[in-house]
Amino acid sequence: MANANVRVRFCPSPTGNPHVGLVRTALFNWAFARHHGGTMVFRIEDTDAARDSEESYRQLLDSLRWLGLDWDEGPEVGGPHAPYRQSQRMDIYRDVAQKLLDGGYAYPCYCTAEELDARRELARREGRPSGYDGQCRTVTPEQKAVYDAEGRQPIIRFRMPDEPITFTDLVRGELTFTPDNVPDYGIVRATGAPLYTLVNPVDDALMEITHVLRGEDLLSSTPRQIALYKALIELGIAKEIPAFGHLPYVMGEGNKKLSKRDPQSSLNLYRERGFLPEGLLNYLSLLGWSFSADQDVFSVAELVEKFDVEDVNANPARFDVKKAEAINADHIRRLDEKAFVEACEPWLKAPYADWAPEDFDRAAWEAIAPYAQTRLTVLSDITANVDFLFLKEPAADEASWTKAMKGDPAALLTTARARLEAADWSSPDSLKDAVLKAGEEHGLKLGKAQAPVRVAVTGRTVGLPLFESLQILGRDRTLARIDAALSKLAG
RNA sequence: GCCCUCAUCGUCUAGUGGCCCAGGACGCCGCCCUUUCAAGGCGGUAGCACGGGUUCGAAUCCCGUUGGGGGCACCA
Repeated sequence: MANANVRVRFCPSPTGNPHVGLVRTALFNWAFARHHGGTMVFRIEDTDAARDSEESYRQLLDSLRWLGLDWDEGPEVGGPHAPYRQSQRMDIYRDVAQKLLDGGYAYPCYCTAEELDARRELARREGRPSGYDGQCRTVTPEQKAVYDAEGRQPIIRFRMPDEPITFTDLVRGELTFTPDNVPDYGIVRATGAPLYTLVNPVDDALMEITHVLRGEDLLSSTPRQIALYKALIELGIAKEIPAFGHLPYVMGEGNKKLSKRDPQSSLNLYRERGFLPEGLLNYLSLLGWSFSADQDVFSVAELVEKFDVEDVNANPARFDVKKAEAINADHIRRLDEKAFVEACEPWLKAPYADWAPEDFDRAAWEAIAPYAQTRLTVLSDITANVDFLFLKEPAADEASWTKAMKGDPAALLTTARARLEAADWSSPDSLKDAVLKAGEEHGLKLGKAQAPVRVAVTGRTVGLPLFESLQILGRDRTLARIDAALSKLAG
């Protein structure tokens, strides 16, 4: 059932490099919005000046754009609730905090970090919940005078209602939290700077978010947000409480939540290796969701058509690089010829080994590309497949050389060279025939006979179909490389 | 310690009481095709964590156990 009123948001804080878990969250929000014809809001939660960076902010935008996860409201596109960077919305939070204070929904808390720690420790030892104990809920004027005289700067703490909070999570069903376990919590620092706990629900309310889809780490803070939301509604700031859906974790090696420190979590890594956005997105969507019972390769358009949060399952999923690669390889094969040619070009034009970008030969590349397409897992694999066309000398792979140059390779190569020289270079069949006949003369089947030729010309024992490769390389260069191999064998 | 949450092949999953002595995919193994390597085709390997219920019947519902993950901040 489409619901065009859907408004979701993706609201990362700009710290560190974007990682795949973050992308999965963005993807599910985006797919949900697009599926319903709703609105995708992109908001930057940069309220922690100590950790946020402009570099990280830039990367976030760049990454989403590369992936094709576009937003309807947010940085650089604007929207009715601008600005979309929280660092530019401080006045709003200050104002809301004051209203919360005035309405009795929040109170100044004078407890120091040391006092809090001591009481938390005591509660824990006595087997009680270790959250804030509510001491500053009532502070007499006399006490306040004492605190002020001591120079204490209070934080602002939200007062949780003394009743259980129940909500229906979109992926987990009905959940209830008892008041004992949801303590009053800080919303503004002693410095006056607002905390995530305030800023996130306030912006969701102001931006009229209808569905909050986020990581499961935020599950236990949901009752606090709902309580705050209720206060915001009473103050006329919020309209209604959004629906919540908590997405399962993306785990790394050893069953640990994938962290930004984990090298295999880095989005940039996959991008640099040559994952296609569609391939990565396809794989990521499979973490906690499935397209159908018997198909797991699909386009982004198909994903959008089919995706809904209610089908997301609740158990954490391991990120499996092998499967991600397999899905990506499928997407590479699905590219039409032109798209494949273009997708690979960045890797071919970049400096690689000892070949400079100007060696790139577009005609040769277009001719060879079709033979390479079924052989790539990631786009960066392309260089090793076609570098023989663009390097002055074929790659020197010693292992390949020793493996292929068995028996009497010089004799075989000499015969093959003569036959190739006389062959008709307008068709690969004629070249194949030349090597086949050369092999026969030396009692070798084609499989054995082609190996020395392949290594002489491409440098490697494994590669694209040989005779097509030779044809594209050209007669003169092919013969020159065989000559070079012959003199290496002689020397 | 307290609270929350999760539990199907090694991994990702399908499965919402009989269609399941559990289906697909990745991986792995074998075969076919074949100029190498891929791709493709065919076949194989491997799983409902455990214990109690409920029911004519349970992977599916309930309880417990065990195990995994998370939260309990003046981080987000």
